[in-house]
Amino acid sequence: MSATIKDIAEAAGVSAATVSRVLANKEGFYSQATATRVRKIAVSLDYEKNTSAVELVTRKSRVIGVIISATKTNFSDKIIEGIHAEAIRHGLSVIMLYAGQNDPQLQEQALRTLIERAVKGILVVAIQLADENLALLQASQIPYRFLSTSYNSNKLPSIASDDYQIGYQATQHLIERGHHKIGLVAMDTSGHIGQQRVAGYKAAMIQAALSIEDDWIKEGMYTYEDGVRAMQTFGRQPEVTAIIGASDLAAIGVLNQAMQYGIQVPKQLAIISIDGTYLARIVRPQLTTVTQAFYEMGTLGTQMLLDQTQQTVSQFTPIKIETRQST
Amino acid sequence: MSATIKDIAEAAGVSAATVSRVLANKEGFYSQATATRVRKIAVSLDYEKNTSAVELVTRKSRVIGVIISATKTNFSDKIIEGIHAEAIRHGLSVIMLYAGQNDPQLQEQALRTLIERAVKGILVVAIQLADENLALLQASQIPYRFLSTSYNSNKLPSIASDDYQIGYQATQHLIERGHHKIGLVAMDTSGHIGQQRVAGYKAAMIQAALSIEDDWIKEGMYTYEDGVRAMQTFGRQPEVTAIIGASDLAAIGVLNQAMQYGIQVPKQLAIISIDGTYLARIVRPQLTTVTQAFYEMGTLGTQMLLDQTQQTVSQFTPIKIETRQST
DNA sequence: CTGAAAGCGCTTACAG
DNA sequence: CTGAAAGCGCTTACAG
Repeated sequence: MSATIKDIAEAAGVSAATVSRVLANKEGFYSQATATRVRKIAVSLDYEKNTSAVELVTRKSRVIGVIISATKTNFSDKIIEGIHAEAIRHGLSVIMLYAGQNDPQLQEQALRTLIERAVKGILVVAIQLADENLALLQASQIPYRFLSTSYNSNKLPSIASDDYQIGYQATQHLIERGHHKIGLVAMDTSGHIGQQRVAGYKAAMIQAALSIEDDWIKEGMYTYEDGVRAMQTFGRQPEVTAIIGASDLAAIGVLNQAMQYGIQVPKQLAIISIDGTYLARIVRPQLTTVTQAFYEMGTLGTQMLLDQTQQTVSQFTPIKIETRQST
Repeated sequence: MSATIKDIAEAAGVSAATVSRVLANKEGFYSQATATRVRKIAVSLDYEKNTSAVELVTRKSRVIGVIISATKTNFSDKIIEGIHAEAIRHGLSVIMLYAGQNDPQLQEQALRTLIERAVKGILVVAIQLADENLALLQASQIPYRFLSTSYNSNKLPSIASDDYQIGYQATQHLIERGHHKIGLVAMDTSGHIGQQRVAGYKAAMIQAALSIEDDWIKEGMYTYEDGVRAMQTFGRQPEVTAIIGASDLAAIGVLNQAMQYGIQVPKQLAIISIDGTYLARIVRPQLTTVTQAFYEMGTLGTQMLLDQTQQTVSQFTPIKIETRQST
């Protein structure tokens, strides 16, 4: 249908090889005159390079693959933005596939698609891979990296926040403001992230010689509803005077339910949330947050994926406390 | 590096053609025995099909391309979710490219990447293409469709809401609640969407024999900040008693600034917003919205892209008013 | 049921 | 500076 290199060659009276070289801007292989002629004809023929053919013959692709969770956390947007920005800088395309948070079969399907495509690298965003899929990924020889997911073992290359520090600093912030009874809400403690944050929380409490009640910690999956439910469990007369929300949305759930109960924030209940997306700024009172550097996770992750020498190194992106109206 | 069809053929003692047929599940071309043997060897060799080669020879790809705005509106998430869901149903991959809202060069780059890849179809989400890029897209012969963008001419295939109706119904809702002075905030009237909504707004006002002041309409680009600024212009003693926000975020901007002024919502000022994403439900008071069917835009758009007979038809997805606490 | 052969559109040593 | 030729990994009429 569309024009090929051969059509151009014919029209220009040169070989396909020369056309290929001109179009790929290989230096020193042709005269200025040929180049101009070839380029002009290419344009006039509406020529578009066939990427499949190029990838087949060069055996490498200009694509990086991203696997993200279908039940998207609202922070993944920023990570993806970062990935795209960095990809564009390198002239790469991004192919994105959704996979369920805990659906090994969907994960496998997504992985295979990327492997068949022989992508340049694979970024796994906020998803914990099933063991067999991790093995599949590793067997593929394709460079990969986890973003915003850390594993128990540090052997897997990742870019994420230091979740222990997140838990610790959030708690510390509250303790400094005089709170002794601090709740922790909507964290999934079956995963490494949740465990680390709880560990950080406990460390800060113990260091301040504060005791911890088991039911100050309400588990969840980081959702808005988990926040609401947790606050309902605390009730109208919560024992705690401050709460750490596992995500901005969870914290907003806590906030709304607290307001529903007529509890004043921050006067009667302080709230700090983890993530620091724009949501924290559009609610009232605005939420104090432990802000993560999501955009940087995306850019840095992409860079390190492309850098052969860095392939196995894991790294933390910085976090910071942003004090607003809720503490 | 990795195993090819030839390696399998050799190991199985059959031809590459047979392997190809088995692996593609072509019926009636081989004995059950051969098939099982070939499949087993394929697995043991960690065989992964080379998509480039397949696409090159079959001259069609299993990929659909999506171009979205880099300055993402928060509703595009839902559209993209819909696209992915439908793509997975059809065994297709999705390649996503960001392009600036008004950067013709980035648009062209994104388009060319997709065209070179000979994708099966192109979905343009919430972006207005520059004329020359539209021409490029059309010349490519690749099926395409605009999502959540309607053009002046109805000649371009799109899936979107009826923006005239959005403007009309939002206004109508307010009028029914006794409002006579109604503001319209953060709409970009340089685009078709904004123009249609304003037209719907005016029609409803005129039909109710209400007059319209020019400065009840505050332009903007649908952002949170536009909402805040608009409310600042209305001031502490706004002439209007109700405001239509061009997006959920814009409406939240209005809401927050109004609360800042000590204006009570909805008692002193009613607010209705357009979009109806989850944001409307997590703020207090919850926002009444004209809710758009974004997820359906994604699924329907993808379906129609794949359906040859429907390629030129444009369609509206339904809208509905969801009454909450702000009106 | 199976295979030999041609070909998809491109790149790149190799030889001039 | 330029071209002929081989080859990337697969699919698919065609002939048996």
